[in-house]
Amino acid sequence: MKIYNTLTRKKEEFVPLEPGKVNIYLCGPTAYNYFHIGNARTFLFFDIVRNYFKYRGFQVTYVQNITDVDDKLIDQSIKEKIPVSDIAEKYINAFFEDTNSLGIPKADYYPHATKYIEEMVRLIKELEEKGYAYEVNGDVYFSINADKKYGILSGKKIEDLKAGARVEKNIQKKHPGDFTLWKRSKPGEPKWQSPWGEGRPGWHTECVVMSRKLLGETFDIHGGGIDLIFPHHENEIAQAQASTGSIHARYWMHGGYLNISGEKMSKSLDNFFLTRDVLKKYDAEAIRFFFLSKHYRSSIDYNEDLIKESSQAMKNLYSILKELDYLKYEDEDISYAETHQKLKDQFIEAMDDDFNTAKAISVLFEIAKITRSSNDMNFAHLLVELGQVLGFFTNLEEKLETDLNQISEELIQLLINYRQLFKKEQNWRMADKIRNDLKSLGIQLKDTPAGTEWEIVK
RNA sequence: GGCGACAUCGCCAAGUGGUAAGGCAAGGGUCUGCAAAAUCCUUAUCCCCGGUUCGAAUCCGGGUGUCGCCUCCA
Repeated sequence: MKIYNTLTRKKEEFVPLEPGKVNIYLCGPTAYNYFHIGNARTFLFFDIVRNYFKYRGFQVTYVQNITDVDDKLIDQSIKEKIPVSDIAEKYINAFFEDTNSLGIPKADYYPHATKYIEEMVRLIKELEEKGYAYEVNGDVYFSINADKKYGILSGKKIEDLKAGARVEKNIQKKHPGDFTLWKRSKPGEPKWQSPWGEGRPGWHTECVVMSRKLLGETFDIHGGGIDLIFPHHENEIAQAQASTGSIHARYWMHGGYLNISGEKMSKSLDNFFLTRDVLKKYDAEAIRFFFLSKHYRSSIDYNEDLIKESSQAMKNLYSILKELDYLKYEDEDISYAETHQKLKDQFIEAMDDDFNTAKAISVLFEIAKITRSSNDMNFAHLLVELGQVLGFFTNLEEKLETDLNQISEELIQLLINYRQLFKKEQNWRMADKIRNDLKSLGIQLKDTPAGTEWEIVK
């Protein structure tokens, strides 16, 4: 199994720290707003990573953190005029609603930053003692010049950072690239006690502390969006490795952007779409298909026409299962012959190659084509088995049955409407025939002052 | 100013040295009272120029275009 590692900038054979086990840490949401569809892409992709490892027989521990204290939450609390803790609660709940709507199963752990303040203070203190951090007026900074390996992930040189166009001016810092570990709190802001006075932690420390606690000092995979490479993950590695001297995460995976009209989605351009709004218009599975049809490291242009096309593609897959009455056969004994196994291997080969979901999907369609021409339930089963690895077909019963139920209701209503027309024309023979025929199917019509109602009388 | 990514059929997209997957759309045939569905068939030499090689979409150099990072960001 090969994974592209941002740290080395190449695909590497994945070797877990412990055979048969894989520990994954994904950077989750900052709970200050509903998350946008670009976030959804990342969350959805890492769900597939977790899923695929499980499919390949690994025992997976999957952690996704939640940042519930930070400048943005404070800003939002002022905007909405409710306490920071209420902002966090509101958007954490929204996060779970939206990931659930996207069909993403729960992670094993969702550590909250505010639950780990003590550990963070301890780490910052340690860094200060080791000479990696310094305090100025109640703020504590990490000194990037003290860290010989700084820049290891993003490939940046400390000298180049100086020349950067957007380097913030902060006369307190020894180097403009030094980043905040502890921030003194202003009146009214959330605060905790520390050796440097009342304040709150900086952004990157939480991930060090929480991953260490839940996954160990060194763990297998750390994931996030490409925009987190610098500064977040760079700074995270810096303090983790300065503290322990050992490797923090062994494989760093970063998902590409979701763009709008070729440009990055961002709040300043006001060109972002909230996941919950997109979900109102399009099926979660269509959105999933749309994302997975391109490799995770490439950027994707948000395009609703393409989501509609994806929806059509999914419908075509479902139509095969419907025609074969898949649910009736689900419990049948399934045996894969050589041709089945060969396609399964193709799928695995694609996924083994740095999660090539686009290619994996093409295997799905190949299986679909053969399923249709052969009516072989083993192929149908294979289609479902592999599709489920990508998070498709997870609600088969609902998907295949509700549609039918809904259509049945519509059909009954249609007949009622025709009977109404016949009644108007005083064509009692046809009107009664419809009523009697429906009754023989177990559907009793009842003409009430409010219109015709029906019930199942079987 | 420094660093980096990408450019493949109408649209989306896989392919990283051996002769262009797949999806959506489109056109044609079969089927059909008509239609739908199904099914079969059809559609690219890979941004441009030069080089390496028996052989390049794939490697190298140059050009053009698009985008990203350089401390808010999944």
